[in-house]
This record gives sequence, structure tokens and C-alpha cells, in this order.
Amino acid sequence: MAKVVGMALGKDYATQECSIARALEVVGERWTLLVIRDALYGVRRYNDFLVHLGIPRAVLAARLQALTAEGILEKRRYQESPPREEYVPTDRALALWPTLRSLGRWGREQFDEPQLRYFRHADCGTELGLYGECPRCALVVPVPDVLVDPGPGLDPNPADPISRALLKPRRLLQPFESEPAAGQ
Amino acid sequence: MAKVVGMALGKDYATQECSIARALEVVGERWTLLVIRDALYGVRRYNDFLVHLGIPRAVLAARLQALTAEGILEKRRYQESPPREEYVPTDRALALWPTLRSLGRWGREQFDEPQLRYFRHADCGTELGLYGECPRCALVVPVPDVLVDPGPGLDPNPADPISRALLKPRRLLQPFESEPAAGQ
DNA sequence: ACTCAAGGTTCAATGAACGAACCCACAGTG
DNA sequence: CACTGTGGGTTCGTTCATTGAACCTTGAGT
Repeated sequence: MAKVVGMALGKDYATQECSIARALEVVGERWTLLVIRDALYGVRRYNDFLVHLGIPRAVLAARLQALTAEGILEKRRYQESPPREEYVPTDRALALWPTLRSLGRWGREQFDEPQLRYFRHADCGTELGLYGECPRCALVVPVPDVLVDPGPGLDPNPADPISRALLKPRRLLQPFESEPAAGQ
Repeated sequence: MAKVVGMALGKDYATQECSIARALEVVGERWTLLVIRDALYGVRRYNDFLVHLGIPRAVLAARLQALTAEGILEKRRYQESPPREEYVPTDRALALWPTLRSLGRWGREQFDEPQLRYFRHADCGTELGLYGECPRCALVVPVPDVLVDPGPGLDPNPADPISRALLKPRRLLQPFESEPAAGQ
């Protein structure tokens, strides 16, 4: 009967012969897809992920490391002194956009929530279809050409700076200005 | 400063104003998407999920109950005596097909794995595109018209009856014959 | 009366997530 | 030089979730 060698628990969906299961081993853990979503929104720095997600620091560090190891984010030093790091989404992350788009639409449509954000084709303003295509232009919109347009359902005065920056229309991947701790 | 009332841990991505986060509250837990995948494959019975997924019984019971409560599966008594239950995917489950399809493709393409299964338009045999459309017929293929066609990478002699049935081409949603415990 | 099958529940052990506290390197300020 | 602030982490005790083995229940078959 040759028992499978006990590989304990972990991220593995042991016996599955299925690329969905393989994908979930990589991005299926708690928080992971939200980290990737934020990376596509333009979040790049540890502290910005932290405040925008409300994720425990240790978990964030673990996820960033795992995503870097999987080639989904790239860790870069953006200044030497003091040493500062950023995490930039790779093509692997961009390739997840259709999945994230369709998942978000599923959530809103099936549980009829208020429209929080419109995703539009920046060239023509048309709202994207189910998987991120532009129905008017009949093409899959490249991620940098997706416009994130705030909808009526959003809190007009959020606590963290990332959410505040997301109250203005902006493109995916466009990095955030790290506000120089000014005013108030 | 009005702390948010501590809702402990749980399935909530507390502060997120985002339909992706809402969706993940529903289908983001470990095993959940694989249960839905199996339901789309045609798995309907507790024991079939159990052996095909290799999931702990308690977790399976919890997931089936949660998915039923969310209207993603429907629990039905398919015979009265002895009382037997089945879990049938609803439209909400079918609406997740593009998400699952794109997730599976992402996994295979980004980590260049062997092709395990082809998903084809049953009417014309063309392999589906990124999100479940037929490139030839230029339409989003309805879930019941998707043909699941085993590829070269599959184990030719799997242990559980569901995997064995999946070695033959079959449509999504088509229920499995529960083999009457014959032979051997 | 015994056995078998489906569809579960219970429970102790293990692992992961949480959150508060701490650490370090450096820059700027007085 | 001491002091404070910021970015990017690590450590650690507590709580929660997952695991796997054992057990339970209803009814059929023999």
C-alpha cells in the first residue's frame, strides 16, 4: 500500500494533478493574492503594503520573500543610503491580472455589492469586460493601459495614504509618490 | 481613535474596500477553490470529494457547509432510504469558471509544466483561450459545452475512481457514475 | 445478528496567523 | 555628540485553523 512519505502540511495540495492546484500552491495562501493586487496597483514598499493591507508584519515579510522566490515580485534596492528596498511586480504578476479581474467581478456580481472601482481602457474609457478585455476595442488591454477609476461606494476619507491616493483615477502599475511626511 | 471591534482572525480581510478581497473571503480559504473545481468536473458526493482531493474529512464538511451557505453549492438529497446527499454547483459556481480557467493557465504557463488536460469547445474541438473562450467560434463557451480532454502528463493509473474517470474525455458538470463497487 | 456504505462528528496534536514589542542602519536636527 | 524619526525588518507568546485518526449514525443486504 506504500504510504506517501508524510510531507506534513504546508502549502502543497499533495496528490493533485492539476495546474489549478499548482497555481494555488504558489498564490493560494492567505494574503498572497491581495499582496499581488496591491503590487499591480502600484504599491512597492514594505510600509505601504503594511498600512494598506492591515497585514501582520511577519506575514507580510514571509509573503514578500515567497513571491520574490517565485519570480512574481522582484526585490530592488532603490537607494543605497540609507538602504531601502522595493518590490516590483514581474511579468508573472502581470499575467495574473485576468485572474484577479475575473475574481473581483465574480465577487461584485454574485453578491451584488456596490461598484467600488471601475477598470477602464485608458485609451477609450470603456469599462473592461469579465477578464480584462476592452469590449469596444476588442482587445485584451495591456496592464499598463488599465485605468483604475474610483466608484461611488468608496470611503471618501480613508486612513492610509495608499487608499487616499486611490481616490483619484490612476493607471495600474503606476508607483505611488511616497509623500514626504508633510503637513498636519 | 475608535478601534475596530476586534473581529479576531477568521476569514475577513477586515479593512479592504475591494471586491477581490470580498471574493477571497468567500472562496479564498485553503481547499475551497479545489472543491469548486471538483464540483465543476462533476463531483457531487462527499466521498468522491474526499478521495479525489485527499482533504481531511472535517475540513471537507466545513467547506461544503460554507459553500452551501454562500449559495455556491446546493445540497440535495438524491435518495431517501438510506438518506444520501449530493452537492450540486449553482450558477454562482459556474460563474467562477473563467477565474479557475485563467488561474490554471497561469500556473501552467508561468511554471512551464506539462499539459495535464486540454479544455476544448465541445462543438468544434478548439482549445479554450485564456479565460474560457473559443478562439475559433469567438464566444465564451458555456460551461456545459466545455470538454475536458486528458493530456499526456497524467498518471495513467491513478488510485481514486474520480481520477480514473477523468482519463476519458468528458464534459464539465457531467456527473460521475458511482461505480457499484464491482470487480476486484 | 452481522456487516457494509455514505455521510458525517469529535478530539488531540501540529502548524500558521496574529499583534505587540523589539532591533538595526542611517539621516537630520540641535 | 545625543536624540529623534523612518524604513524595513525579526522575535515571541497567544490564538486560530488544519490535520488525521477514531468514532458515530442511518439504513440496506444477507
